Amino acid sequence: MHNTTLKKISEILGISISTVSRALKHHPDISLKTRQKVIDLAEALDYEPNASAVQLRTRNSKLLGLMVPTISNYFYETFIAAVEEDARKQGYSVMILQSGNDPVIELENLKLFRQNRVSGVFACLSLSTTDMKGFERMRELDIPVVFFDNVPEEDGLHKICMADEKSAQLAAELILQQPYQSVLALFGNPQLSITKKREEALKLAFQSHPKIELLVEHAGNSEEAQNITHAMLDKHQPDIIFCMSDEILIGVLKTIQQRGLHYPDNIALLTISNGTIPKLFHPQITYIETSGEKLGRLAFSHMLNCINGNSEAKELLVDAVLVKGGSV
Amino acid sequence: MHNTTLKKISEILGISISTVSRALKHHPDISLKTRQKVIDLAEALDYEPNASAVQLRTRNSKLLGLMVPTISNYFYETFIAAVEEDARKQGYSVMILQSGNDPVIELENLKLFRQNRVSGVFACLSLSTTDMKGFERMRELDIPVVFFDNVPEEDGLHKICMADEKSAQLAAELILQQPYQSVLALFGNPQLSITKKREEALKLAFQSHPKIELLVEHAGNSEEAQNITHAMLDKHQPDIIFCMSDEILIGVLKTIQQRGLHYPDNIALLTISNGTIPKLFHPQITYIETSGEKLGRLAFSHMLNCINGNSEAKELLVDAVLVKGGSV
DNA sequence: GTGAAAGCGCTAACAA
DNA sequence: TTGTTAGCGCTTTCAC
Repeated sequence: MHNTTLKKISEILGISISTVSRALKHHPDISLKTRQKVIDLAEALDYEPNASAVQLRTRNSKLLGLMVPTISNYFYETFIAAVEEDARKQGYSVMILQSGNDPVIELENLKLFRQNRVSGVFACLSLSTTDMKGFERMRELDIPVVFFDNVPEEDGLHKICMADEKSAQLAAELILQQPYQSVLALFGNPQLSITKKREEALKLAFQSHPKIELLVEHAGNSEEAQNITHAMLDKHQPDIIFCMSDEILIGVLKTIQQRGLHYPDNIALLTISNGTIPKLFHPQITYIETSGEKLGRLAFSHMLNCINGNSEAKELLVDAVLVKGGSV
Repeated sequence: MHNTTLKKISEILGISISTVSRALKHHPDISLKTRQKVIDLAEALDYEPNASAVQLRTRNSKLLGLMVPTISNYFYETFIAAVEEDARKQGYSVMILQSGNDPVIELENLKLFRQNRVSGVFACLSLSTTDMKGFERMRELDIPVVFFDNVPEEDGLHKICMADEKSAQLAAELILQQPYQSVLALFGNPQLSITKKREEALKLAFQSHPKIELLVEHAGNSEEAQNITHAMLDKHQPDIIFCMSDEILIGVLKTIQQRGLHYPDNIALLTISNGTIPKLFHPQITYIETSGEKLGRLAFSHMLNCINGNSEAKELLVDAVLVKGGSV
């Protein structure tokens, strides 16, 4: 049991609780002598302030909420790692919750954040979120919410995204520079905001090149991507496959390997990715970077601004960068 | 601001705070009428109990600490995901902190756990931890600590590990079944408890087969593994490479691909892994499974026992399973 | 079946 | 420079 409290220290030293409290915070009012006595004794008794008591009294929790569909994901894990690291440096802790893409759990998690009186929330919407009540309640309570990755469509919210349109444009440019005649573009779940943005931008870029065949498909996970790729390769001869994400890429790679195909000779490959998977292969797969880490750092610094009231709601973008490999 | 409190509800209803408190917990003393009135009003006013106040009063935090070197890791992310999921189902939240393999941060993190009065801690030691004071303090405070992955050597602690010895034995068995004459075994940082256990067990298994050449090397990360593999392949002709972990495997795979080698024809491959990386390749790489998820679930259920005082300190093992691929 | 009161550990306004 | 006091929101014992 934690049994060293301000009261105990004050009793031993024969001074008041408030003096002890002040001394421990290096309040200038307190004489050096007293201060030192208090600090020494606190040290000796392993005093450790009760965070709940402090938070109850000050209404300032130094706790941030972070919700993702799942922690176990190439992208989210780097996002979380970055946020946690920056938060720690600023004296914040992070309460990380998974929604499992279940709107009911999402709602419960938001409630948990509220009950813990978090100072702010980072949230990636679950796939099937339609009811935004949980988030609206956050707004009522003046708890800033910074959305990332899969974000709501409404304006007037804090959103941190990668430059989805630009990344798709970059991909299109790279493809159009080459003499490819047929392009297979594989996207993720069409409900996701990132899917919509990337898909629209890619299609737009190809509109002025009607001679090039653009085959667009959607896959909810790696396995689906794998199957769809097989099916498409049975019917078509795309020169290049564009993957919207690592998850898609994984499925595509399996199919390619299963069929004994080699990139870039038999077919070219281009993806949007965190970088982990593309670098596992040789030649390295060319990708447009989505850095969970950069996104996380930006999200955290924006959160800090929100908490300090210095930020109107806006969408911030992490720039898209092409990382050349040997697959195009 | 959260402004609905028990007090407010009690004032509106003209009853006492304690009655409100009881009604909200479905205390049998309270009449159905009163109870319903209270519950309805609480609902209408979006009452959400202040977790800090509850914890301050009850000294029961429903909060668990979890510390890893980094969240962004194939193994830890699955461990964390499993713990978080099970914890949520039992009404616990998890405070996840990264040590970055820095003993100083590790100590600070433990302090943070204490200040937040967590009910228990899951900890994977940082690489260079020598000072166990932070953990001893946990013991003094009766806060159970469940170690996992990289665990201390001392007895009398709660440890959740995979069956490291057995996994190395399984690997050795599989290798010895084949006509391999030379084996390159790559291990991680020799300070890690898992490295020591796996290495010793593997060496032991080969002692009775002195004719087989066993080359043992250590690499601190993927890049080192990549370089070492190059160097070893320059000098030797191993028939098979055994990798202690995904991190090592990644480096080895790069070298193999760079050299245009193919498994299992030119060289065989065997690894201990979570499964993610081995399944990315075709043929799939044969591996002995370390399931972060299984470890996490076991760790959590053991933690629950510890919290309820039903558990003496012991080391629990997750069994090693061979997952056959096409690389041996 | 309900209320009064004490107190968890801390901070901060006000007094001295 | 230090102490007194009130109170954050909640639970729980004891009394009625």
